[in-house]
Amino acid sequence: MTERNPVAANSSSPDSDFSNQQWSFELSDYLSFDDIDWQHVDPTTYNHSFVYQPNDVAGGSNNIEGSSTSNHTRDTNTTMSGTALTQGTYWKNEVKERIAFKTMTEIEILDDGYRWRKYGKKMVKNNPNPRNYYRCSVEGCPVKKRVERDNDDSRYVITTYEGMHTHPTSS
DNA sequence: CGAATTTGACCTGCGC
DNA sequence: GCGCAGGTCAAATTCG
Repeated sequence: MTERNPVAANSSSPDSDFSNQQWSFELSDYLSFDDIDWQHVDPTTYNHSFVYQPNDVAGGSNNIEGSSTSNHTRDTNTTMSGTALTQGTYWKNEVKERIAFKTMTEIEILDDGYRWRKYGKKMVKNNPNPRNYYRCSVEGCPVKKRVERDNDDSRYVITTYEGMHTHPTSS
């Protein structure tokens, strides 16, 4: 018998609390960073360039565009190369970070220093390309990664990080 | 042999 | 209430 009981639908695992969140992110909301060098990017050093609050968006027009457009000017003067990225913070019951960006690359498996384990693949209706779901191989790390190709530009890869690593790079 | 990947099925949430 | 879409899990398979 498996440890997990399918009958425990009402009990569910504590992870369900996190799945309670819902995002209205659209491809248009994603920022395009085709200049980012993933080999130099560290997810743990992301700057707060962009904060996304669904509650605020539902209240009126989304001011994301205004914020993102203004911050679109990357600081090449930064100490680190390509460290200024987008960060989305969502708090409903708990605080959770979500980062999404578009990268122009032919490969979807970008080496960011962490080890990812693919746990699912899904074909989204909006995209002719499948969406891959990755999870940090390190136990205790709630970080999840979603990789899909842009439906508008198949040459672009949209990567969405969810959560923050509670451990240093495995590399 | 062990770890990672693959694919299909199942479950949940939302919209109509 | 039903259907659709998205997300996750689990068993089997493959690769190192």
